[in-house]
Amino acid sequence: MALRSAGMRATLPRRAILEMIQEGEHHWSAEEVRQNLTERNLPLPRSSVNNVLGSLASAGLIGRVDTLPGPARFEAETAQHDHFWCARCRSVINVQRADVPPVALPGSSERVAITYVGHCNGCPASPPTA
Amino acid sequence: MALRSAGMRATLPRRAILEMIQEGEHHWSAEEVRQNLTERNLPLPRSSVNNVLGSLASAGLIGRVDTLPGPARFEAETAQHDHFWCARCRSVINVQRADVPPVALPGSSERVAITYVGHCNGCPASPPTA
DNA sequence: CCCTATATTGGACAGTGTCCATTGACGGAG
DNA sequence: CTCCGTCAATGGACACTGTCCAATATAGGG
Repeated sequence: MALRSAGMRATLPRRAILEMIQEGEHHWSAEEVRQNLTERNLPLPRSSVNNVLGSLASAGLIGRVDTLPGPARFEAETAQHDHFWCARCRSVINVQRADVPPVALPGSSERVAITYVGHCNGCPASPPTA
Repeated sequence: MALRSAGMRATLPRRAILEMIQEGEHHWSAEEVRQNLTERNLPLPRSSVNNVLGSLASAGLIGRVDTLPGPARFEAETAQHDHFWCARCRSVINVQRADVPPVALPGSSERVAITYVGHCNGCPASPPTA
């Protein structure tokens, strides 16, 4: 079990949330996770969801994305990659990591996040006019 | 006057906030702007500050940064550039735009934001232990 | 100097995240 | 299998950010 290997107790909230996130490629907000759990008959308080998501992310079992507009999102992919954010439907899609040439930085960089903002192919080109 | 050139009424809140932001290279959160204005004897409600900041950013008179952890920040620089974010002191520093090779995207990209996360030179290397 | 379109105001509200004391349960020891 | 210490979940309160709205004020053209 991944949780135990990471030195964490395999509690029900942790197992359920980890499994849910690892099920696909969706980028979950905490609230989405909570709503989905509720539909699966496992209602949890917001504090528990946030707590678990933070623990899983800190342990490296899931990825956290906090370089987008809006609330933090959590995903299955933990390897280095970048994100496309649709300004229309607010969905997040993983994209291949671009090779960034080094630039002068005012400190030590621990990670680099590239965010592409635009409109995804599923969304019309212009904002909703109606 | 920049405001009039942009087709906007030159109201006191707008002039004061625009001047304050253009004074330096700081990346202001809305709350920082409000507090600073209060110290200058121009207290404004939060809604007004947010309103003005949004208008100035939409008009292209200031830059908005919403690809960082935490609240949106506003800056004088409107040309294309990137940001270094210190995870310790949460300060934001502009860095030169890196040349990003094109990658396959799931939609049309309107802008690209690169965020370097680390510790700035002014901060000790490790998090505060005391 | 008026008048009107536009902006500000201030209050309420929703969403997100954090903190804390209390309760509960995981899982090792026996 | 049972017990129990330790760690995690709980749920309530709270702070912060951002948005919305009706009412008021003002910029600036005529």
